[in-house]
Amino acid sequence: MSKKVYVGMSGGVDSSVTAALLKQQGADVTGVYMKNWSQDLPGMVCPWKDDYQDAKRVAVQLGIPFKMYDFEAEYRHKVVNYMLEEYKAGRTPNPDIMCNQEVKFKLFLETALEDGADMIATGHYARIKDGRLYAGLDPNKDQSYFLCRVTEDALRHTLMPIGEYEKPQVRALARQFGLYTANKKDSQGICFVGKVGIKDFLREFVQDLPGDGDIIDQRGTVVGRHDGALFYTIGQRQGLGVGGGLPYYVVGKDMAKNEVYVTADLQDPRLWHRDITLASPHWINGEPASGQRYAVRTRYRADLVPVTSLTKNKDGTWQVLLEDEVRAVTPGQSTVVYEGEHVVGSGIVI
RNA sequence: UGGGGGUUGGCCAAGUGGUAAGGCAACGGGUUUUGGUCCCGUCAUUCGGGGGUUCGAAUCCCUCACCCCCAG
Repeated sequence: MSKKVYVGMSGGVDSSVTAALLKQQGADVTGVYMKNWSQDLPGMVCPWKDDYQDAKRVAVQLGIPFKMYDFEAEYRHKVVNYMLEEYKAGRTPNPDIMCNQEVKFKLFLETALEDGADMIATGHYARIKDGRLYAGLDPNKDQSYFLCRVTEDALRHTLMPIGEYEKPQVRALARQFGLYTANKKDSQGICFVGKVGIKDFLREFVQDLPGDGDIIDQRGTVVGRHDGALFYTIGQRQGLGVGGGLPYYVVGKDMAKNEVYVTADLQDPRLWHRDITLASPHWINGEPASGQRYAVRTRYRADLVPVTSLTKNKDGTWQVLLEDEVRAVTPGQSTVVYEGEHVVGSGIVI
């Protein structure tokens, strides 16, 4: 008897091909659309109905059962609220990592298993072997960064067939299978919420937004005004509205004073870090061992940077010392530890 | 109201007689399942106002306005 696999189908190409490949391999596939968000936002109509329709169409094409799980309440609670609290605290959260941790590889997995599934599958560009997570084969699309907080147990119940392919191959497969979504544009933005400006999103949901404040440069001069410190993130260049000479990059902010600090000097030490403290560590298959050669990624799609040392502090946080300085390490973002292509785990930058 | 310097697009800034560089910002697009970064494109018929010289001026002259510095 073949395995029952529940595939998370978002209505995009990647998850469509995931379902098709598994079906082709002889699995007993069921498609599931997770409804995590349905609210329209300023300047954006929520695309969930279209996405649902697309996923459903593909399921019909493949001749597989299709259902919908409604996780809106949990998504709002676990992902959106977390995100809002982080922004209010002056940090820059990564909602998609939280979504994977709490929704896709926890809630969805548990619900599917209770529903009779043996495994789940998703359209992520990453690979799983023996409960270990590896980068996707296509370095350009690798999404292992976002999966850094899933558990080994979840990995042992998950398939990610797309991770073995490169994006153009996936597109080609979609056409070969004749999938309805073969030429659908890749999605962007906060997963499920859609393409909405972060400012618009925060304005909609954060109460008591601060007012305008000063933008202060490396010499302590007020060079401009901003409309709320929480809207800005470290390393940011666009959106400051301050011209004259060289571009400015955000190097820090003071939430209490509602001030944003910038520099026009690319050598400004506040823009570079080689010593990072990580809170909330999560090691997928156990803590890092000493003597291993690790590398770290401090943002999605950032270059891997070799690690000099990775040690546990007394208070449970971890200390990462890098071989090279990295630009714009940002509190709230995850630093993901790799051993070659293997994802060891991650922590959140303090 | 003695002298000197200055006024070029939102900002910085080239250009001193031949018909407005460049950078920043902004806007548009691309890349991107966070936020950013990054890449590409667009952006002064016009050079503080007025007048004059010249085939032709942002560039020379006159004048008015404002700013800065030194004298006080």
